[in-house]
Amino acid sequence: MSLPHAILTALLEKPSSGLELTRRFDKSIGYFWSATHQQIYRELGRLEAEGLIRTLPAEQPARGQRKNYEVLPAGRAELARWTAAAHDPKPHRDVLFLRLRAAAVVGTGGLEADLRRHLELHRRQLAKYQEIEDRDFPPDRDSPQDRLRHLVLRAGIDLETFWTQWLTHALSEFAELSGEGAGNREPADG
Amino acid sequence: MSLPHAILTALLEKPSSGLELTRRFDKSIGYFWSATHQQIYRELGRLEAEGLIRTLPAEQPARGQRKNYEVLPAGRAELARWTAAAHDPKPHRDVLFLRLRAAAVVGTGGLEADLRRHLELHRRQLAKYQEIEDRDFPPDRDSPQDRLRHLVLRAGIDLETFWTQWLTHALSEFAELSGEGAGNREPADG
DNA sequence: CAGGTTTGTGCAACAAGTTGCACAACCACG
DNA sequence: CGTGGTTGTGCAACTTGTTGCACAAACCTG
Repeated sequence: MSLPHAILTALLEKPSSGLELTRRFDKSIGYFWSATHQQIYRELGRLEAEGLIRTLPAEQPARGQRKNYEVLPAGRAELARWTAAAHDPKPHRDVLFLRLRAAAVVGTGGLEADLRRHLELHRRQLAKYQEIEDRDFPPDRDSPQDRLRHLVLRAGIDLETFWTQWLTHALSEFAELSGEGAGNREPADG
Repeated sequence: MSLPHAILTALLEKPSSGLELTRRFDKSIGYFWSATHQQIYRELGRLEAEGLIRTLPAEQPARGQRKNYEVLPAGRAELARWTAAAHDPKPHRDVLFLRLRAAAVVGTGGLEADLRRHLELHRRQLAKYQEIEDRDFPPDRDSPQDRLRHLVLRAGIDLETFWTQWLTHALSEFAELSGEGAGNREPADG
C-alpha cells in the first residue's frame, strides 16, 4: 500500500533510475521504509503502467540499460491525495515483546544475551541519527521542508532513545530475576 | 515467522480453541501481535501437522465442532529455541513518517487533521494501558512472570507516551508553518 | 418446531514483502 | 580481443498477512 507512494516521493525529490532509488532506500528513506531493488523495479513497472510516472524522454534504452523515471502530474496528485487521506495507526508488531511473553512461560535462558546485542545496536543507531541531526539540521536553516524532515528524524532519535532506555531497564530486571536464586530461569511446568 | 510462536505461547498459558485464541489475540497479545481468526486456524492446522500441538484427546469432533489444542513437548522445545535465538531488530516501518516526507514535497494540506486524530487515538491507548497497569500490576505481586509481563506493558506505555509527545510537537510545528504566511502549504513546484 | 441469530471452523483469492537467480551492458586489464 | 568483475534491470517462487465468503452446530423465540 505504501511503497508506490514512497517511490513517488523519492522521484519528486529527484528523478532517478531503479538503482539510484534502491540506494536512497538503503539510506535516508530506508530508515523508516526499506525496500529491495526487486520490489522497486516491480513497482516502477506498475507505476508506469498506471501513468503516474514515465521514463525521461531523452533516452529509450533496451533491457539492461539505465532508465530514468520522473513523476507525471497524475502521480503528484495521487501522492497528495494519499498524504492527506486518513490512515489508522497500526499496533507495534515487535517480535521482542513476543519473546518476552514466551520467556515468561518457557524461561529466559539465552534471551538476555540478545537483549544486550539489541541495546548495542540501538545505541549505535541513535549515535548515527544524532550525527545526521548535527550535520544536516543546524539551528539557522529553517525552511518548511527542513522542518518536516527534521521532525521525522526527531521521531527516529526519540524511538531509539526509548529502546535504549527500555532495554537497559529490561536488563536490570533480568539481573534481579537471576539474582533471586534458583528456579527463576524455568518457571513451574504446566 | 512469529505467529506460530505467538500461538504456542498462548496455548502454553492456557489450552484453548481457535476462537478462544482469537479473542486473546484481540486483547492482551494483540497489543503487540494481532492476528485474524483465519490466520490462527491456518496456523493451528500447520502446528498440528508438524507435531508441535494436538487436540485435547477428550473430544474428537467433526467440522464446525469446537476443538481444544494443547502444546506437545516438541512445541515447548521449539518455542524455547526460538525465544533464545538471535533476531535482528527491524526498522520502524511507519506510514506516518512516509507521509511527512511526502508532505515536504506535495504540501501539508489535510495531513494536520489526521495527526490530530492520531494524537487522540494514542492518548486513549495510553490511558487504557495505564489502567491495565494499575489494575494488574500492584507493587506487591512480583513473580518473575509478572515482572516480564509488566516489562512488556511498560514498553507499550512508553511507546504511546512517545507518540503523544511527538505528535504534539509535530502539530506545534505545523501551526508555526501555517502561521508564517502564504506559500507554505504548497512548496515550490519542480 | 420453524426460522433467524450467534458461535465456531475453515477455504480461496489476493496483496505485500522476501529470496534466489538470470541476464544484459559496461569497464578494466592482460 | 576475451574474459571477468561491476553495474543495472528484471522474472519467478515463496512466505506472510488480509479479505471475503461458506458452512455447520447451538441457541433463542414465537
